[in-house]
Amino acid sequence: MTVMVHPLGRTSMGRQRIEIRRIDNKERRQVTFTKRRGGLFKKASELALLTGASVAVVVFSPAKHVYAFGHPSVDAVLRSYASVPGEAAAVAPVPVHGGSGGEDVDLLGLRLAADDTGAQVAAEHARMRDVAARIVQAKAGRRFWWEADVDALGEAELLEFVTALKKLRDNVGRHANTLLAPQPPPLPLQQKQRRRRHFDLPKFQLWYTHNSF
Amino acid sequence: MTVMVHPLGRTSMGRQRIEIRRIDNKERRQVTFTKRRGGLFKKASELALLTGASVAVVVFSPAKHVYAFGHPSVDAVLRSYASVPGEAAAVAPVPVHGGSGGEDVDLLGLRLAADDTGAQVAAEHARMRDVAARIVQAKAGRRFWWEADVDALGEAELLEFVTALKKLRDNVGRHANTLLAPQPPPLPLQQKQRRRRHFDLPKFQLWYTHNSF
DNA sequence: GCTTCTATGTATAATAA
DNA sequence: TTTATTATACATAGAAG
Repeated sequence: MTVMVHPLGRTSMGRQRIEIRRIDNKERRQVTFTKRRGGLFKKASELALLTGASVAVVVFSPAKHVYAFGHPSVDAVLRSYASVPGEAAAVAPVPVHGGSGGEDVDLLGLRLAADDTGAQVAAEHARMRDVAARIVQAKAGRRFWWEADVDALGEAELLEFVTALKKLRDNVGRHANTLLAPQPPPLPLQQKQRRRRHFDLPKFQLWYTHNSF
Repeated sequence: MTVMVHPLGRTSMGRQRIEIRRIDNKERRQVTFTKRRGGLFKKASELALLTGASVAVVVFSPAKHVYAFGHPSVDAVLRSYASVPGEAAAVAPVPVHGGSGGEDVDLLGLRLAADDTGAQVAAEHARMRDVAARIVQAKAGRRFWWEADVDALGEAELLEFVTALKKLRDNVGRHANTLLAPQPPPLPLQQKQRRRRHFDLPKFQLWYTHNSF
């Protein structure tokens, strides 16, 4: 293992030049990821602010955590992107984990808190779970969910799926705060608010989100 | 207009500190956009290479051109993102311009070259144009196309739309090279290949794309 | 997994092409 | 719209919490 030697009378060798290739050391890789992710989001933010451009950045960490930044919002930019000729676009493949039988419900890949609401919601969940199961079954190995629809779903099921998606979206909108289970690590957003590297979030409706799954 | 004054004997004042807010001057804004977009993509590339993270960056220029970068690919990352709990995901809203009546066909926002193929394709285009018209009509003012489906489309039309989407996607896959009308400006991809700031495209399957629409 | 501290590598503002 | 130059602002490697 290489050890840095300080020039006489110095406490640090300062930034060293590195090759742009995978960092072998796991700890170093993680630290670099954190630092550079922050830098990337800051750059994205500045680009949007300075030039009025729309920007979306999505990053999956080595540990598979998701970090995203967008202006005016991640979804707005990605929706626009999806409509660009030639860009097949990102459509939810909806991976469903094996049922755990715990308190929470996994529907279409969305983790719903069990402490949700009333009987109506519970019923809706059950119905959606059924639809989801069929959808997932139908789209095994396919890239776009509409392939599953056409190939394996009847018209009725298709309609049901679309309805489910809509309800799901509404649900997410209503309960966004409680549903987005921000487990470990602590929300970066909160950290940003009390630190130097903020992205002028409130003023320009920039977004910086984080989720683990 | 402010003018920079060189220190005696100097040819440049070097980089000046600027405030991170919209640049008023149009030319300066454009120049800054170009430079910082390159910088952003480079940072994204380095992050992916150094840490093994998956990264997707989508940028719309002030002139509404699309620039995207992704590792291992933009779509792969966005698909993953779409499946993250809480992320409503990006689904094509499919904006359709006013029909021009020219040689080319606008279907679901995709510009299809008229020199396409045989009668079968032409028929398909006609069918899809019909479907597209109804879809567009149905989704006016809505954010997600499935809202249109549920609210204004019958089951038959819904199925038709899904089928149309599938055919459309296949079409794009087959004729990608001829369909993606790369009008002005010249494809940056080609420029990158003969310039300094490349992103090690071949070796690691990084992608850098550009489209106007 | 994030942060702090140095010292130094890099991105980029201004300008002109 | 993109690039070249120059001098400077900023990002970040390394080491250690």
